[in-house]
Amino acid sequence: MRSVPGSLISESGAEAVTPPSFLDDGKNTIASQLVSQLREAIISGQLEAGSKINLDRAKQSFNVSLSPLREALARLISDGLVEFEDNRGYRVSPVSLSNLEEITSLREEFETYALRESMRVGDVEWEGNIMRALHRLNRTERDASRPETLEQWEAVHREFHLTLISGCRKPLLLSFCKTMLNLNDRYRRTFLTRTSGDRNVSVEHSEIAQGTVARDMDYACDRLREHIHRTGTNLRKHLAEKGIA
Amino acid sequence: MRSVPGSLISESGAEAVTPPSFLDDGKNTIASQLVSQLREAIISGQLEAGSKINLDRAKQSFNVSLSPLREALARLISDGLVEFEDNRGYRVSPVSLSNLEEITSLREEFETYALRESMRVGDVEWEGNIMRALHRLNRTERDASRPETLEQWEAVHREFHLTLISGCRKPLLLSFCKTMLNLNDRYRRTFLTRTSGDRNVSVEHSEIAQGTVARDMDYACDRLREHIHRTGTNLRKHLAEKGIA
DNA sequence: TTGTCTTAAATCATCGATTATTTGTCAAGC
DNA sequence: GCTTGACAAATAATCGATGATTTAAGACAA
Repeated sequence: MRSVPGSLISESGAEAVTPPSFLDDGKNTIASQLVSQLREAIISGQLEAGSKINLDRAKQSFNVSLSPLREALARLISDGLVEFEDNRGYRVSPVSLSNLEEITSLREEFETYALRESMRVGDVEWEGNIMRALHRLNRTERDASRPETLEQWEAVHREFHLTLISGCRKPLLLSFCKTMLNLNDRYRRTFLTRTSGDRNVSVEHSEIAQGTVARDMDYACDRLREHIHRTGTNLRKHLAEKGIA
Repeated sequence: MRSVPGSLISESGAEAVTPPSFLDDGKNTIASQLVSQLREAIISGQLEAGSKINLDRAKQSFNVSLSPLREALARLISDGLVEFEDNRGYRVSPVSLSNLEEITSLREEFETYALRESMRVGDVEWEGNIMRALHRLNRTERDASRPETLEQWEAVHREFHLTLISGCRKPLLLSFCKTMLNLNDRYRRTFLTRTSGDRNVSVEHSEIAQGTVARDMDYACDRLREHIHRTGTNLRKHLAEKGIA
């Protein structure tokens, strides 16, 4: 096993509980592991938005050679997390107000559409998954003073939103939503280090979940849209504070 | 310059008019050229849907070494044209009825949304681009007996649909639409070798364009949605004929 | 025949070294 | 002082070879 640089890789990530070695998670190759590591490093903000990715340095940081590194970066383009230019190499996708606004808009459109579809064709197992995800989210504390709880919360929060729309039977749509959620989470994890107390987000989540399993399409979609919109507005303020256009 | 295999690469693609050598098209590296070549090979059906991509053979076909080939394939994952599995390599994304149906649905949603946004914020130049694209499309003949005209038509048709929504100022949305259009075109180029005479597609395009520049949102979006839906229905029939589930 | 184990071949993944391109520096000329 | 061009350093891109894994084939026993 390669050694990983402590400064770049968090061992305590939410999904990073050491997997039972008999379970094959399908991440056998260096390139695939790098995809996960780089993705986490970018979303968490460890790799600064807009910064150039120096291949030699990254190679050394991750103790890998060029081939898997380049391949991993190429795959991350699909996630919208890195950009590439011929002979100029890779860079972390920059953040901007307009980018955040687009992400918010698209989340509103895509996720409400996916939610509606899920309510149309989702089965009982899907409903159960939602209730479980909601429960886990409610039981996960978000304490700004302890970073590891923030990471944990991000993970279950992400899982909740994905579970909501996981019944829609549209794999391409789901992958788009996942991408948008990734990009959105980067903004939250980068700019929303402390919890904002003016919202009862937990209630919002419950309303969305309840409306969804009740198959009340308009109610659930409205609540979801509001929820996404509020998050966007909230983040926008924090971007403005840090002077990001 | 590397030699390219005639059997796999079409020199006469619509956008492939030999570029003036002083103009830098940003496709300087082997990897980037491979992306274009492979994309075209897949969309055109030269690389069979679902088939495994043998790296050794591909390497020889394209006269390249492994590194740029792997990198190009990794980038193509974002386009939904290629799938990957650790230690099992790359394969051309398979086609299926459900995949086609999802693509059609998503095109309806995404493109009408993008069209509405474009009508909301698009400028005069955008309007002009639409009229030009429409004109070029109308002037391009689609003769089933001459394959090169089919390719030419595909190119201007694609250009028309992208121009329609190019005014929306949402780059992420545009890239998703591009991806869906790619996937859709693969179905048409693979399964719709002869023109179906029962539709006057040209009129449909004109209606969409006219409604758009008139900023008649509901009319334009309805026409576009119908257009996409009909295309989907049409393709579905052809898939059924060939016994594809 | 069927199933399973072993081994060989094919194929994928990775590495270290080499080549090509870009970027930075500095001096000559205007 | 400013531009231009040559050179050097840094960085990206590619290659050929090696290592790891999967797949295919054959031998053998139930």
